[in-house]
Amino acid sequence: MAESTLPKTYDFKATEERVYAWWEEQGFFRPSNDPRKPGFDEAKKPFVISIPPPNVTGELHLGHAMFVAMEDLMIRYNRMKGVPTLWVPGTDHAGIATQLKVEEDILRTEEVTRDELGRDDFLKRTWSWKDKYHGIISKQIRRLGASCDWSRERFTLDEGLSKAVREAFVRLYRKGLIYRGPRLINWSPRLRTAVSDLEVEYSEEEGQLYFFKYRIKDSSEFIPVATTRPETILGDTAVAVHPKDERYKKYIGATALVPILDREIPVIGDEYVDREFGTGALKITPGHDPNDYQIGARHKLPIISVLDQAAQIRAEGGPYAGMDRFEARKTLWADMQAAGLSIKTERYMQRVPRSQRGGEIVEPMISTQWFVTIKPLAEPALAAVDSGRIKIVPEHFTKVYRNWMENIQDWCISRQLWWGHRIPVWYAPDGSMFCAYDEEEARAEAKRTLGKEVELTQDPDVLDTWFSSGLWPFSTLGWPEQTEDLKYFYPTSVLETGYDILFFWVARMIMMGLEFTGELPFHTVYLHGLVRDEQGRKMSKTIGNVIDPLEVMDKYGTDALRFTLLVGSTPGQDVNLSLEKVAANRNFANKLWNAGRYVIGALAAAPKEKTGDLNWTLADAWVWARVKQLTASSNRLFENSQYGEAGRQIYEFFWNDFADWYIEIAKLQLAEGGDRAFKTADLLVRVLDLSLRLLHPFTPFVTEELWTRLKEAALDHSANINPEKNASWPEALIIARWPEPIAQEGWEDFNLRNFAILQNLVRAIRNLRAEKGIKPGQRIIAHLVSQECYNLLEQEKAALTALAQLDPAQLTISKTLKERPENTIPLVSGPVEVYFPLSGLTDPVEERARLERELKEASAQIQRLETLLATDFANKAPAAVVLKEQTRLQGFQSAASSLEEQLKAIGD
RNA sequence: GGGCGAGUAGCUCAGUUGGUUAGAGCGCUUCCCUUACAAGGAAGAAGUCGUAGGUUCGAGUCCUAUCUCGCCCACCA
Repeated sequence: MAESTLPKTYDFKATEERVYAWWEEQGFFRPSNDPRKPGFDEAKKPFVISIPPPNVTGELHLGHAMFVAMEDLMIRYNRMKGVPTLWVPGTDHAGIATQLKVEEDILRTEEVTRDELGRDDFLKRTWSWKDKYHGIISKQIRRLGASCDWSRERFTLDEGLSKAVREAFVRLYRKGLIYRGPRLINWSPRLRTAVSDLEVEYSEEEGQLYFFKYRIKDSSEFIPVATTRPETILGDTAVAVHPKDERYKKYIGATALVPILDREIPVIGDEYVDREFGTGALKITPGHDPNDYQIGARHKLPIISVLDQAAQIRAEGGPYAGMDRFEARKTLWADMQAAGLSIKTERYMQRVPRSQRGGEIVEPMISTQWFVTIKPLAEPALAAVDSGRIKIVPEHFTKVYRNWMENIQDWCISRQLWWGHRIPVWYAPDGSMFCAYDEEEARAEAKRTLGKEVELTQDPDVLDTWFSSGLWPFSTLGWPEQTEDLKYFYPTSVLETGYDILFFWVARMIMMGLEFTGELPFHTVYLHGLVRDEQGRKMSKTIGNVIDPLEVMDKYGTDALRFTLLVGSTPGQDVNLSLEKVAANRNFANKLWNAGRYVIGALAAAPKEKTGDLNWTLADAWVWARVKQLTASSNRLFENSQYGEAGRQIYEFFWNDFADWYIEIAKLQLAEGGDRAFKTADLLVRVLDLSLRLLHPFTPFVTEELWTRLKEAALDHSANINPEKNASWPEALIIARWPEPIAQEGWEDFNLRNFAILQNLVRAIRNLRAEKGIKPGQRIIAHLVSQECYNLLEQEKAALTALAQLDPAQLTISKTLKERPENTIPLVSGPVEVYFPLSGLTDPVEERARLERELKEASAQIQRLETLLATDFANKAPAAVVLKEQTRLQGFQSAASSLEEQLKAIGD
């Protein structure tokens, strides 16, 4: 064997950067069929993914690693199949998140607020922040091996996408699907902006339930009422009771007095009130509670806003004006206690609405905002999934999607932020508004409508980030322009992302895609699970269990991280990432490396040409049958989006079959020299090559590196390495390039079965050696007896002696046992009996026990199988399944009878 | 309140048209630095697949009920 110059340990650090640069340099990430290039063929159907654009707020986390691994796998798989493939990269401006970060940053470093800085300056700072973090994140995405076409990279606030956003807004507006008006919305006092329902998260927190008296005017009577937010009492405009409530119905129509303020409000009857809960009477604050808002609307109650944008009490709150909401709560309650209006407080678990971004408690407030009328968009989007035109993987998310779509509410799209797409609406001094693509157009329209030139001011608000995200699959391809890219690459193929943004993003893309392009933006939605820590907890800075993917890659390599994420998960199911698993997969990469190293060395040492044609050995045929089986099942699994299972099977084949068995036998075959060595080297190369191809979508770096080296090694050799530049997927390759040299029907099964017999025999002998404490290097004498497998054993003598460490000089193989040798240890492995003349090691008592144990096991199996075969199983199960069981039964029967004989022979 | 998912070896998890004796990694026991790999090799121990029924020749896999945990949606003051 030639000395290999490659290091014993795979150096992923040295490989990754170089290989990625090489890919980019070669243009591997560009679509093979590109409308921008000569020779474009529009008939070829492409495979397209739009990246879920990472926010420009921060750095890489495992969620990014997950989607890059998944999408890169899909992209590479399709690219290898020869499909023109495009993966569009890009980043998201992430309105609230980014603005918050920048605000914090300037406050910390320059001690100025955004208001002090002013809108223009603030935006300047934000753009430079964006430039910095965009650079970081896109470098990190590359580090993960993402094979996206960087020449087509987009940003949600770039010129083209901003144009798309304006176009979308104007179209919806003109269609009457966008309206503006005062509504009860979720208000984030710290960010001082509206947020959508989806951006509110509820947390279980212990609070107090305050019981107090609602006095009836001109009476000493009162209605007891409970609330969790006493400060909202200041905005009450009614007290509601159930119309059939015997306790309170007499008060309906009466006038109640708001505590402390003594404002007069009506007592009303409404079925919404739950008689069982609290006191059975409800205070109504239409200005600060969604349910009260609806009740208020039913009863035409006035709406009082008691909180301002910073959640401080407004003038309507009388003596409490100017107080913070929580301060007002305390003060008001104390005053009520003093006035004898309080009854009691109880500890109470409630769900507190908090802002997804800022984390502070959001307040329902009346505010003038922009909304999208969503029903007309949601209906076709729901139908698309229901009819199966869009397939969601895993399927059960279809129900989740439907559930949400059926109950969808109008979407509040305006945000009182600076960082984002400004709403394309201008106001005239008289208040009339003009929605247009730009100011010029708005001015013209204003002139037409108002009959004169007027000064216009643009709406100060920006759009919800998700509004632009909803356009992503087509805006990134040039929409609203009918670009070549849009025509060819749209609709995209698969949308891959985490299930946590199914509503935020996926649903909106489907709605907007249908609305604006008339087509579904993709045909498949693949939802991956969330990456959690080892114990299944969400990663969070406060728990301190955040795993940094960069550190993981530094320590174990990108391939190991990717393989762990891909193989450790199943669609839609959260994956608990443990570093131990990553380490195990780093070991796998190293295993690949060393197997590759061995094969390359073997190739170098083997003859360069063959002199004639040789038959395949059992091991050759077996490994080839296995690799074919593996290719077929990988194909099937890839087509069904079961990538994890495919990865597992490839891993097992490579390690347990190829490395542990075939390479070991190949060593013997190579040692024979001549054509046998030529052929073995050839097959080693082929199987390694195919394995690398199957693994490439999972672990692109190590496979690319090995493949390159393998090609180099094969240059002066007539072995069959594919000389094409790009690695293609094995499915077609096996058939086209490497036709099978074995012509007989059923050769795969035949060889798989025979090899299994050989493996079992070797294992049984090794087991016996271990039990008897025979030294690993010590060759032992064995007599093999088998009627059925005589030829097989004879033929595989060499492999057998080497693998089981038998003494070749004293090995005998016979069809029948003429005379049982003295002082032997017998062993039965399926159809083969083995006798070891190891008199020094025989202990008749021990032997008897062992044989009896084996016989007992065999008898149990015979019993089980006989029973099974006596049932309807024999008639109803498929013939192949029945045959299998019958064969097994025969095996156990022959084993049992020879065990019995041996027991007899051993005597007492 | 509605919906969804999970419960398989000590731990973390695979297991998709129902079909051998249910698998992997880590951990554990014994042996081995054998010329691809000690990030390795060989042998081994370890599970009544949450529980109870049902369908079927056959159920971890399908159906029903039930328990436990988790998530999402709706938000009863």
